[in-house]
Amino acid sequence: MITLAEENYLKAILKLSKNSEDSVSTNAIAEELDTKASSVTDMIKKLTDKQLVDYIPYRGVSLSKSGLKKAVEIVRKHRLWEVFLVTKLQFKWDEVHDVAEQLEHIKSQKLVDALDAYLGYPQHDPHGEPIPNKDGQFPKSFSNRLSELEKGSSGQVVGVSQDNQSFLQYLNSLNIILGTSISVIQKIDFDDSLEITINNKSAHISNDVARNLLIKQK
Amino acid sequence: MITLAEENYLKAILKLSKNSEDSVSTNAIAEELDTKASSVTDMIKKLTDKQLVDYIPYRGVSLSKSGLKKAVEIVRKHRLWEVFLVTKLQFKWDEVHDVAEQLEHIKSQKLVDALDAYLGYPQHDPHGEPIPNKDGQFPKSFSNRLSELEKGSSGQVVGVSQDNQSFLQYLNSLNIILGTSISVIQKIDFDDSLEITINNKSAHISNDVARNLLIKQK
DNA sequence: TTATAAATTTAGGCAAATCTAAAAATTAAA
DNA sequence: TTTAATTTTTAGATTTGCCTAAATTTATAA
Repeated sequence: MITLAEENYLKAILKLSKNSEDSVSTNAIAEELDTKASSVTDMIKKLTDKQLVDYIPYRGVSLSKSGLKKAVEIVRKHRLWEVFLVTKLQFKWDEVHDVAEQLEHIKSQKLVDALDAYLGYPQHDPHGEPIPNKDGQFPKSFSNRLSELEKGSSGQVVGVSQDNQSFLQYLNSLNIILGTSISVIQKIDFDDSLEITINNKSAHISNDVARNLLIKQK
Repeated sequence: MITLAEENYLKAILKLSKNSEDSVSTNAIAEELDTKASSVTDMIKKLTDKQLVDYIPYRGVSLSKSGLKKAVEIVRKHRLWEVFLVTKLQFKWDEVHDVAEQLEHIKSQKLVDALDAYLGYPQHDPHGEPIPNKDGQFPKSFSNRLSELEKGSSGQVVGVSQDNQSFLQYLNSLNIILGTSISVIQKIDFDDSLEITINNKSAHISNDVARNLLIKQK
């Protein structure tokens, strides 16, 4: 049986190792989970015993095949529950994180599958993040970062690549929600900020923000 | 913060103290939670420190006002999730228990309220058990035990007062589900068993079974 | 290349929740 | 009412997941 703490470590390692293969440092995990490096070392040993990670002391950890599978399952559950909360229970997309963080640990294959079907097999969560399917496969991405769009091009917001409260609340204050139409009017070389229109109203946003907005071009 | 283990103890004490006020023995709790009496004593001390129970050594334990509130909240969540699983995700009523047992510990007032609304403020769970409302009030009961019905009377199944797997599966094998019409044909004095009709087909059931079937009379 | 800084691990402890075995209190029975 | 049986509590351990402080290893820089 895999414990709640173990699940959170697996999830953190997955998040930190974008390229799936490469290894993650003890310190990075400690920071991600807001804990101490020594605690991370302890836990990594347990995960190593359970063959959920590969670990070389002083060199970092990476997910094993079974560890990756576990971690992806947790991400799948997290994102499906987020869809449920937003589409069925009318949560705002910046209110779902803490609850989904709890719901992702519910153990029942039947529940996950039934929920997936009930929601209509969604491919993306309310933040635009891809939802892996039953076999752990991620759907192909179809979006670009707003920061990478050319001057003059436009599209619709389909997601964000960062989901902290303050960012999402800032977006709300800009009236940016999923589906909002955005056009790039001007790109400012000096600081890489952007003049854009949001549903035809003009605005000015920093590169920091633009980099985290996922746009599907028309 | 109240822990998962503490929540399970509160729930067990509530279940064992039907008359809400009267105190429950250490041994009874140990049996209910499948643990040892010494562990129960330990935990009861913690709950006493948190003022969730009233406790006199060697004399038993009862829920305090705040403990009762907490316990009822957990029951409310458990039963609402059961309704969700059956009405939205098509679970059978004998498949919901283990999952609801996990879901009842999710902490979010907003989630419970939204779920309640989404389900249409149900008054009873799929086993016919009453669901306390937001204020902890239980709806009035409207059912009788089948074992208490007169010869010749009839009604519909609205619940069970026991929800273990084998009992529910036995009911399924008798084609008894929620809403099934049952009439009492004959009461056998010798062993208190009953001759009944189930949707107009005759059958013979023991008093053990009849006592745990809740019927709403026509 | 060697000294210093940074990252990581080890050692020793702590709190929560459990256990077994022994002691104490209560209840039941002769 | 005194003894025996039962229930409950206490004492002492164990496991999990975390901590601090010290030791060790690796990386960096003069």
